[in-house]
Amino acid sequence: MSSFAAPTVVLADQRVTDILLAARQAFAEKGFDGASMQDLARTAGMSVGNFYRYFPSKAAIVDALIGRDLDEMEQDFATILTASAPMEALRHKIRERVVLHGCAGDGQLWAEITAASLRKPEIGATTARMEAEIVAHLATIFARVTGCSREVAMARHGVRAALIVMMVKACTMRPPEPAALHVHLTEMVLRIIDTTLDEVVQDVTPGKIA
Amino acid sequence: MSSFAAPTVVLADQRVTDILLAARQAFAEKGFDGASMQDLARTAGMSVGNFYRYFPSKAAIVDALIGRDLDEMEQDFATILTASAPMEALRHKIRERVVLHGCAGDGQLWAEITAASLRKPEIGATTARMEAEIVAHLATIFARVTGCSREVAMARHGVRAALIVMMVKACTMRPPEPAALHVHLTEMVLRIIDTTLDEVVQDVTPGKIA
DNA sequence: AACTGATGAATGAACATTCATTCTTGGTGT
DNA sequence: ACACCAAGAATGAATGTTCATTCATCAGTT
Repeated sequence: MSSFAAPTVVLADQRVTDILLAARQAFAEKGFDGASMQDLARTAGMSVGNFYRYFPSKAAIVDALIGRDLDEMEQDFATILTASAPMEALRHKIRERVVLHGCAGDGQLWAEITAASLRKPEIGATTARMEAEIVAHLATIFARVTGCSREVAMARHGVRAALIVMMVKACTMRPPEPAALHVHLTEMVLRIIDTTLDEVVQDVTPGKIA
Repeated sequence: MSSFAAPTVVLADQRVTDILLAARQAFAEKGFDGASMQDLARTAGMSVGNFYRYFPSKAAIVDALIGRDLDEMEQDFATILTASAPMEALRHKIRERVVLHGCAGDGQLWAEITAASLRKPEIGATTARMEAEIVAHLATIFARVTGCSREVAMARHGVRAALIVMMVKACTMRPPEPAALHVHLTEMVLRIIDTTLDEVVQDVTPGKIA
């Protein structure tokens, strides 16, 4: 049926991607409630009317935005899992995320999403599912490394996974700050995460941590 | 001049406190941009017109709200610093904050403030000052405990203070989650904080942990 | 009467959403 | 080559709503 994509569809998808990129920027600048549909349309470089052809409401944009982020993460984890040394790949990816700080208005957007999650149950459910999936992916990696089942890894190290997610998120949402403080704080966080991952690795034989 | 307060002023102050409490709730429910002045007035149980007699704009409410939080923290730190065992008092206060989770819509509010800080430079400046003050207070406690000057304590343990602030904030902003996960995650965070404070007590220089 | 605290309707701006209209494009008949 | 046309893409003015802010007015107290 749809095993191949018509050029139109491909183009439309690229368009949607562009629009989402613009929306990301607009949301980061003005917030979810602060950015009007006219703002979004203008940022995307099109008329209001045309904008509605792509997204029927603001909520739809937010959903799509989170969906894209989720897809990206899925892909990251897929790459990590197929690496020869998954744990090292994971450490590298985390370091990258924490150090690069999202670079663009990524922190802003996550702060918005976090706030919205606590406010709107629908968005909260979406982000909760997202976080659960990330934790599950981490558990899969942990299972691979420790050589036990995913369930056992989850039971034994799930909380560690949640902790890591929490800390990475906290780092991403940090405001711009003096470089010296930022570097040292980042170092400290990474050290804690590394230690936590070490605990996972050493847990290959249950109950005998060194 | 204003060395004593007229009854009117006292009453008005109580009124302001009540209004701020209501505003806190309204903001937590609908967000800074989502809550309208009419919402705020209705939540505070008064007419819109009268509401403007107390706060001339939304920004003024936000300022006052943050100001109150800051005052509360100042008081907390003052209590801690005058305790016989400041470090233990600090540990207790932190544990209280992390475990009780803010209870009311405190997490929501902080998520809103965090998002707003990254968006509006004015709010960002206020929260940055607030965080700097907290770190300074922690450094004062650290100085007391390690017996060195505040400057030295700041230089040696300032980053640790920032880390603790970051983690407490991250905990406060967590969404409602399964009790088991929450308990274990909280435990883990508290253990990290305790370890960090232990390092301070031992006066270890960061990055060179024996 | 004078002052203070409180009201809620009125105002103008901004917002989300709709829709009648115009522009573009690519195909078809001649 | 050209004229014609149908359909998707894009426009922006119009609609009804909500918002922040103001103000003429009212009730209670002194």
